[in-house]
Amino acid sequence: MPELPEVETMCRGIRPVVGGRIIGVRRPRSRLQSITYRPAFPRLASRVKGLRVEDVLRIGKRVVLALQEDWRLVIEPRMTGRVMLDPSQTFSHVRLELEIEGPARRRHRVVFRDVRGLGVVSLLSATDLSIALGPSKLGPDALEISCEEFRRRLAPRRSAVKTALLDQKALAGVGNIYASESLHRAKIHPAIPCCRLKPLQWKRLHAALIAVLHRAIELQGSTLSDGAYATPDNAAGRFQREFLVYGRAGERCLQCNRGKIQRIVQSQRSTFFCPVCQRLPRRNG
DNA sequence: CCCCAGTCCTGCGGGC
DNA sequence: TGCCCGCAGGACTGGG
Repeated sequence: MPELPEVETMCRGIRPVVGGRIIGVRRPRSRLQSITYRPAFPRLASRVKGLRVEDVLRIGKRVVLALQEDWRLVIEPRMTGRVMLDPSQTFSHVRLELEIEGPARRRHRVVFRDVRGLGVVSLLSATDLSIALGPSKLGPDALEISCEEFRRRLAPRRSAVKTALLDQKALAGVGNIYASESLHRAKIHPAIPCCRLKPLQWKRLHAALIAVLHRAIELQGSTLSDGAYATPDNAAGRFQREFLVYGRAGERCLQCNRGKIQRIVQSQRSTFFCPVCQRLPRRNG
């Protein structure tokens, strides 16, 4: 669920630790089965201890701490993970805590919380990271990709355009919410095969996707009813207020005021769209 | 290579 | 009131 805008917001939230040094690594006691750590937690913890945090980066939907000596600590929130700084309250399901000492002895605590435990924390060398998340594994960032590249990567495919948008190898950062929302804004039916879309539609989709992502970052992401995601201030994100289709099945379309929002399942995931705004063209029409 | 179904995991809400 | 089941969908794996 954390997609590009939510992960970007998390990264910005923990940026104050840049320049600090990791002085403690903990995995709070939990009766729950833990998440995946690579390497296993004790080794990961002893390796990062003492290292300085040189940068905080977002790679697709992952938070990356660039550490001294070319180490990269990669946190994948997947469905319900959240990376946050100095939580004022205590949270359940905390999977990792980094104690970081900054300049002037200022201390910070970076916490990775993950209710469902689908998240992964891995420690890699910069070289291994560039292989693990290299061009053959991960496409260009959705905020950076040009319209030409976007079309070149997606247009030859036979799969439904909604499904293709979720393929991180084609394009990094888009998940279920922003795929539905951007298709609606571009007035493209989610089930149309990529190879049937016209150049003008690719242009509209590219523009809609980038506009939606920028707006969602501006509003610090989307908080759903599960409340798993929150902003660095522990408030709800605000982009869900601007959802036009996601989670609105059965409601009247806010765009055309005529269509009734439909929910369909594509590749085992919910897709929402307006059948009036997003028409399915007739075959051989 | 492309595409899809199955898998992991927990909390929540609907049905009975 | 309480139990059970299905659903939510990130990324990965394996098979056609």
